[in-house]
Amino acid sequence: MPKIVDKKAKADRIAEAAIRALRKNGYAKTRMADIAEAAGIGKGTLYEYFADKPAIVRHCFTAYFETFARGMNDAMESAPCPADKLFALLSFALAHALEWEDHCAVVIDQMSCERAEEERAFLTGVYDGMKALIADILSQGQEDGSLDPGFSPETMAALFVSLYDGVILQRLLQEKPLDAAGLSSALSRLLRQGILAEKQDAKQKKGGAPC
Amino acid sequence: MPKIVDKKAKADRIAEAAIRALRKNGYAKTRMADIAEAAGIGKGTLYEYFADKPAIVRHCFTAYFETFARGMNDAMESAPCPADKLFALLSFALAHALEWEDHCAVVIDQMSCERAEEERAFLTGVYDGMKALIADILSQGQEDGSLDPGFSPETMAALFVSLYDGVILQRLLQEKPLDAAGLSSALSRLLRQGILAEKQDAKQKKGGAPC
Amino acid sequence: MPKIVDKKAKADRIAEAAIRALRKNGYAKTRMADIAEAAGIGKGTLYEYFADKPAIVRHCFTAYFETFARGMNDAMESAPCPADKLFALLSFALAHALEWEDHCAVVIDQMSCERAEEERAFLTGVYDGMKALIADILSQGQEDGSLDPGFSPETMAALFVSLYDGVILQRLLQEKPLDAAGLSSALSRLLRQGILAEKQDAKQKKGGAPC
Amino acid sequence: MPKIVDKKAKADRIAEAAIRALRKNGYAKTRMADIAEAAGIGKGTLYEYFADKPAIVRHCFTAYFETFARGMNDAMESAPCPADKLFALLSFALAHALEWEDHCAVVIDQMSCERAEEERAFLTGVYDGMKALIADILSQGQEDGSLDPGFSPETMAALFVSLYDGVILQRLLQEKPLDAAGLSSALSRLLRQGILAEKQDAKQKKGGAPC
DNA sequence: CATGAATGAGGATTCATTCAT
DNA sequence: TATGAATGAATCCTCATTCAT
Repeated sequence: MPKIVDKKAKADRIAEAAIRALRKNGYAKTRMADIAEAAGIGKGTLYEYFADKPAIVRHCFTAYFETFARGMNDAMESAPCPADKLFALLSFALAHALEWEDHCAVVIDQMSCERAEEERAFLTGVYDGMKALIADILSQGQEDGSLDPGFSPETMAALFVSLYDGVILQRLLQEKPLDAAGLSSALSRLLRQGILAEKQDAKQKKGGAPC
Repeated sequence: MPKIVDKKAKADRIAEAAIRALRKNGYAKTRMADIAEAAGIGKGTLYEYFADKPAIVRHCFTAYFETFARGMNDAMESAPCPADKLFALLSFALAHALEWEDHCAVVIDQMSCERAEEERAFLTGVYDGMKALIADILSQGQEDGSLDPGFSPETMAALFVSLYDGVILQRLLQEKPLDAAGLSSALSRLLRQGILAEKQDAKQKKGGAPC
Repeated sequence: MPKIVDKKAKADRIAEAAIRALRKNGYAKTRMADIAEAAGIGKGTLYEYFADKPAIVRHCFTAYFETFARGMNDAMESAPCPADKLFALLSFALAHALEWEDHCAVVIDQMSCERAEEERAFLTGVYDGMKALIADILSQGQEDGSLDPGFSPETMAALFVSLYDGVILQRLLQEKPLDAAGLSSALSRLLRQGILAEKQDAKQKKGGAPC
Repeated sequence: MPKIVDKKAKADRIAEAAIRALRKNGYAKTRMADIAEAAGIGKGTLYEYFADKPAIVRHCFTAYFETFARGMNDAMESAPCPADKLFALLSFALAHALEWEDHCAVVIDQMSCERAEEERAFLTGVYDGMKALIADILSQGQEDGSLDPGFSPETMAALFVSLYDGVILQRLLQEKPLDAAGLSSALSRLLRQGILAEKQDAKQKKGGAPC
């Protein structure tokens, strides 16, 4: 008999509006009232859906991270050989970060303003997972001979993850958008000519495709 | 005159203490009172040396940026050929970021909490300068044949700057320190085997040094 | 007509649940939502039966006071002589307060939280009535010689009423229940040996009953 | 060099004003802003001296309890025999409660509004101490023959403590002040003729003074 | 009748900044 | 010059109450 509302859907809609407001004015400078107004609801209603400001960002981050995890999985399965897997992963990560740049910006913003150790720990876990995943792929590539055996997989993985983070931070600090495709192809070039064991003359012979 | 020197020195000492406090608890969670206490002075005295909270960070950032600019200059002059210039620049930037990680962390923190457009603009300018400088070097390298002509200097420069930022951000998010030397050499390898026009056979002959 | 009976019955059931919730967490800390939940109904439905929070307590208090008034009447009629009337009244009042301790606790609670002058006035009236009633009985006892003429009936009545209140407050402040029977007999002893004119030798002969 | 303020004295002054405001409008209805205004200071200044509303009441209660404890001690030492000790204690307690009625009212008020278990526990402890003290005196009186051996010291003690509480509560509920001296002497009469073992004829022989 | 989603008035609390000493 | 006591603007969050369904 009472008004029936799809709470999940409405929470999503509110979070969407919140992200816009938070991104525009910054996490600290955006008041709960601003978010409510941006979502077109009353201040009190906001608290029907989210316990507090961090909860809103957490909600957004979940959506962000779900697509990220799914995309990473897809990228992993898309290619049979380590090198292509790596390209696929990095390309996807870069594109995803730029596609979800508002979410990224807000999450980093929040991380600075609140000192939520739980969130930080979760994020650190995600990063560690990424590093481990990439290091693993690099190791495999070194073992099957497709990647140069002369570098430390862990350090190189850290380098890639840092690069991913850096792209996000650059986007956050500067107002002008980054060219995802350009960055991705530049990175690709760096990788293909850098970490592959097979060199130009080899490639010319085999045809260039690593698989 | 000696008074002024004293003032400057005391401001430096206060800023030093401030950085420690700000880094430990975050920009937003650190009160002016905390900073004053960390510096061993009264709350009111703080305002004798700094107009407000942002001013403290600005003071710190100035010191940080001065050493950065000087180091970049030195790096530029240290090597005659573009490729070595690039290596020197990136190595220095990376090492500098990790050495001044507290300052970096605090500046990023503040950027999120305040929405100081002036600061942001200055920082953006610094980044643009860095990008332009690197792109210029890359172009020179492409022209003199020492670098692979197949990439866009601007995009590749953006990639390097992002990487620099990412290292800082990683350091900020995670509590464990990064291995500057390791990262630097990994990057170096990536560069040497990736963006240099000279290939495996050349290296084997010459021994790897581009100049 | 049956509807109205139903409404009354449901209001009683809700009020019963409300008392439990209010007693458990305190008037101020218990939200209307809590009461609705405790009663197993919707928040809106609560307002179909009670205008607001105080109304719920008022409803409970009415039930409480009705049994109190009825019991006091019964006690008054149960004994022919003033002294026995007094014993009967005080015993009943004490037992009633402890039996309805939840209601007492909630009413006092509410009195502190709301500043409802109307309620306070009503309660003051009840107390004044009690005092007058008791003072009257005491006077009668003094006149017919069964009570010691040496005390002021009004002051002694005030003492008894205070005692009644005190038992309630003690019960409210402490979590452990009070021994109603024990208190009552202690009080009885105090009265019989204290305010009765008849002394030890008389008691030894007659056996202690004043009538 | 800075303004020097006797923090303790100022806290006392603020608490004094707070008690007045809290007593007048009730704990729940009195806003921190009201208290600040009553004390003639800014809202923020209030927080320089007290962490929150309960802390203010706690401060007041401490002052109240200190004089209470001291007075109880004095009363204990004032009389050599148990019966007189008891009279002295009860008289003092009654008079003290009425003298500090504002503090009492506010403390009870707060107890209802906040559910501070710590405070409640402390108060319960005080009451238990009072009961034990009185029960002990009663026992001594029973042993040395000056008090009627026919009652339970513990229950009678509980009765007295309840009476004490009741006087406070009556004062709280009603606006008109109670007659402390009258109540005290009524109680005294109740006690002297009630719980003393020696009766009228005995008293006439010995001279009436229990010691 | 019953419901619970929506609301905003209201109050506690924080903290950068001022300024009298 | 150094200080810390004083301040109030600013913001979070709660919850009684309304009302559309």
